[in-house]
Amino acid sequence: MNLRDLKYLLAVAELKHFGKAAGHCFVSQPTLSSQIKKLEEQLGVTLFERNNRSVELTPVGEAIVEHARLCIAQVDAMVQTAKIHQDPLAGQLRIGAIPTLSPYLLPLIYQPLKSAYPQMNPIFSDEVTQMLEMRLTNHEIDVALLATDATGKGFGEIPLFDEPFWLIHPPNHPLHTQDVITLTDLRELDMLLLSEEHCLSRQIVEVCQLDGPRRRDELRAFGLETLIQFVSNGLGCTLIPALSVHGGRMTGSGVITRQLDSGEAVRRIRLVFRPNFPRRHALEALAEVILQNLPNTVRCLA
Amino acid sequence: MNLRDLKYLLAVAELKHFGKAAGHCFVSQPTLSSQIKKLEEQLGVTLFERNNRSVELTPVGEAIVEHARLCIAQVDAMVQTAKIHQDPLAGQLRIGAIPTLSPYLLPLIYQPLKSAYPQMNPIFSDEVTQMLEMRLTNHEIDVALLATDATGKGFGEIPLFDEPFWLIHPPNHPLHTQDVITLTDLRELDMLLLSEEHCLSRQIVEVCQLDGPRRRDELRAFGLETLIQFVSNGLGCTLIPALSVHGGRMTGSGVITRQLDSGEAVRRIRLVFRPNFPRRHALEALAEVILQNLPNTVRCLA
DNA sequence: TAAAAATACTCCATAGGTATTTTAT
DNA sequence: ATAAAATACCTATGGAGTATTTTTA
Repeated sequence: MNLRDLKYLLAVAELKHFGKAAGHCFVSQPTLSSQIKKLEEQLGVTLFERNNRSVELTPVGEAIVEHARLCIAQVDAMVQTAKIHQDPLAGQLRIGAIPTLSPYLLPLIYQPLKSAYPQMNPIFSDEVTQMLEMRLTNHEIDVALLATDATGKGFGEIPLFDEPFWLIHPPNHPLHTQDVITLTDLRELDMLLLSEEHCLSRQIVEVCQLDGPRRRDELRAFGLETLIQFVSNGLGCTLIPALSVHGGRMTGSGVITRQLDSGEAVRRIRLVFRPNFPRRHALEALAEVILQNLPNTVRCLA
Repeated sequence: MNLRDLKYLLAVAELKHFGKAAGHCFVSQPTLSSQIKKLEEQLGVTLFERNNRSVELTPVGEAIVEHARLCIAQVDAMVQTAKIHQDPLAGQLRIGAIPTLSPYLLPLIYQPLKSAYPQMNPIFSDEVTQMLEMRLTNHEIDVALLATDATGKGFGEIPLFDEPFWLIHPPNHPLHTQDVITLTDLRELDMLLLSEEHCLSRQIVEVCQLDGPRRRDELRAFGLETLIQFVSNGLGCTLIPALSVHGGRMTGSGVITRQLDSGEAVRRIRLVFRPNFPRRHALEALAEVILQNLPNTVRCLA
C-alpha cells in the first residue's frame, strides 16, 4: 500500500468522480482507477459502489476513508514539522554548561540569542564536566560549554575565549598592600577550592603549582558563591574566573578582587559537541552570539 | 514519500541499527539506508545522527517518528477494519421495510439472523415505499423490503414470498354467517384504507376492484394497528396482510379474521437493492433467513 | 582492524501514460 | 447517444538486490 493510493482514495471519496479525482491528483483517470482497484484488492473489500452515473462510498469504504484521512493528516503534520526544522538554526538546542561558568555567561547571552535567532529554542542546564560529557554521548544534550579539552574523547570543539583567573582575598589579608601579584605569590596562600569534580579546582591547583589539593574538609563549598562567602569571612583566598567577578554579587561582600600579572592564568572555554552533530550551523551561531557579548575581561579566540 | 519508508524509519528508530532494522524489514541494508537517506532529503532534515558505532534520533527525528508511528497505526487499523469486513456477510446491512410489513416480519427474523450471521450488523428502519426507494438510491440504506415491483426503476430484486390478504370485520357484521368469502363479496363492503402513500391501500383497491379509494376523511389511520381498532369499533372492514394476523395483537380486540378463497389476493414481498450493490451474498443470506422463518400462512417463492 | 554505514551498479516491479473498449443510463 | 469507468498495452521511474568502498572507534 502507498500513501499516494490513500490520497487517490480521499480524492474519489470527496469528488465522487474518478475523472475529476484524477485531475485533482494530476494523474490520468486510468491510473487512478487501477490504483483504486488495486487498493480494493489489497484490502479485500469494495470501497466504492460505482456505475457510469454515480460513485458512492460503501459503509466499509467510509470507515477506511476515515483512517486514510487521519493517516494523511499525520503525514501532512510530519512534513510541516520537518519544514519548520529545515532551518538548522531552528528547533531545540540543548546546551549544558559547567556550574562555574553557567550563572555568569548565560545572563550575557540569553537575550542576544533570542533576538538574533528567535526560531532557536535553547534549553540550558548546569552540570559538572563529566556529567555533561556523558549527556553529550547519550544525545541528552547537543552541546556543552566546557573549560577542558575533550577532543581526545572523540568530541569536536569550537574554542571561544580564554577566561583569566582573578584572586580574591579578605580585606585584611597581607597581600592587600602588594601592588602586583604573581603566580609564585599564590603558592604561599591559604587557597580554598571547590570539590574536585569541578574542573575549576583542578585548574587552580595546576595554575598555582600547588603540591596537591589542600581542600579543607570542614569547608565544603558546593558553588562558587559559597566559596566567595568563605573568603569574605576571612577563611582563606581563592581564584575565581573573570566572568564571575562582574557577573557575581561581589560588591559589598567585602572581598578584595585582584587581577594577576600572568597571562597564563586562564581557562579556555569552548563549545564541545559530538563530531557528527548535524546542526553545526546552530553551534556556530551560538558561538558567534557568545563572542559578541563578552566583557573585555576575557580574551576572545576568534 | 511512502508508507514503506515510514516503516523503515520506525525500525531504525527502534533498533538503532541500520543492518538489524533492514533484517527486521526483510530488505538489504543498502536498500534501507538509501530509503532513509531519501526520506531525509525529502523532508530536508537529518533524522539520525549516525556513525559506525551508534545511531541516534535527532530531536526533529523524534518528532517525525512520532507522526510516522501514528500514521502507521492508522494504516494498521485500516487493514484491520478491512479484514473484519472482508466477509461480505460482515458489517452493517441497512435494511428498510414498509410499515405494513416491518412490525410483523422483523420479530420473526431478528433472532435467527443474529444466530446465523453474528458478524452481521443489521440496522432496521420503516418507511413507505417511495421513501425507501429514495434512500436506496442515495445509499442511505442497502436493501428494502417492498411489496411492489421496483425492477422498472433500475433496482434489482430477490422475490421472497406471496403474502395473502385476510379480511377482518366486526363481530356483528352480516358476513359473520357466511362460510366462504370471495373477492366479489369484498366490492360490497365498507372498506377502510390507510392513507394512499401506503402501497397496501392501493393494492386493496386493486384486489377488490373497488371503483376508487373510498377513504373516509374522518378516519385517518396512520398505521395498520389503528385501522384494526377502527374495525373492532364497528366502523367498517379491511384487508390486512397475513403476517399481521398472527403477529399483531388481534386476539381480544373483538375483530373477526377471515381467510379469502382466492389465491390471487396476495402481495409479493421482495428484497430490493441497487443492482451494483457489492455485497450480494449478504442479501442472499438475509433472504434465506427470512424464508426459513416464515409461518405457513404465506407462500414462499424459493 | 573490524563493524557498520555509504556508494556503485544493475535489474525488475509497478506506477503512469495513451488509446480503446465496455457499460449503463 | 453519451458520459464515465474499465481494460490493454507500453514506458520509465525508483525500489531492491549484490558487490564494494569509506568511515571511525
